[in-house]
Amino acid sequence: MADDLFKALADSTRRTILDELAEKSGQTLFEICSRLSMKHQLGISRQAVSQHLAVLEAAGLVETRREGRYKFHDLNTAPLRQITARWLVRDTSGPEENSS
Amino acid sequence: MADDLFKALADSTRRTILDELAEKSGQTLFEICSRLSMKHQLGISRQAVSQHLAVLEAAGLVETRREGRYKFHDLNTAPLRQITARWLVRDTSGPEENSS
DNA sequence: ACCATAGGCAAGTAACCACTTGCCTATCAA
DNA sequence: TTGATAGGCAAGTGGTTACTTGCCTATGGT
Repeated sequence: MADDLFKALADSTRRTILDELAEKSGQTLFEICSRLSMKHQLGISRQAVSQHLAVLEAAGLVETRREGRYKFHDLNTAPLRQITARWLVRDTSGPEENSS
Repeated sequence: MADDLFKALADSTRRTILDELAEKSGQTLFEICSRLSMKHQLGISRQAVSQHLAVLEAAGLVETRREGRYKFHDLNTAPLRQITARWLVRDTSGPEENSS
């Protein structure tokens, strides 16, 4: 469902998680937690991050694999392509006029 | 701010409005209202659509021009490009921490 | 002037969402 | 086994958001 995708992207913390997974794939929950607090000064609990990851996984943006007691998270950018495919049907080869 | 863009896209009614503006640009508020109820069976008030359009305009996805008592709405897809540009990068330069 | 049309502003409400708190299960090392 | 680590489940709460309701302004036709 497209609704899950857009709702998943609507939160800034989730977008930062995607940034981190884009920079280093296969991170665990605790690794993501520490990166969010270290690099981004986000005071956020482990459960909050876990819930964010569940939302991202439901949207298809994050895929997980279990190994022992570790759960690794990988970024999947495939769902992002349908965003531009919806309204950017007229594929522009150059920049458009920007009447701002 | 990028937050406005993602939050604007998070609502399905607003995405449908973008679909309608992509199909026919320069629609008025009432024209959008009637299309939403006719084509999409959305029982929604005029004020609700007006508020949605304000959100879309704040996100830069819709631009408006006034002529007399009419206000025409046009789709601007330019902000959409930065969405995929954020995570669909090929190189491994890594994203900077942007607290959007 | 009249009145219908096109749109705007503001307060109130109900639902949703992000986050916390507390407790639970599973895996691995000593 | 015990204890520490990695993660999950569920109820509760505060803030946000979509929508309504009511009233207002402005433009255009007659």
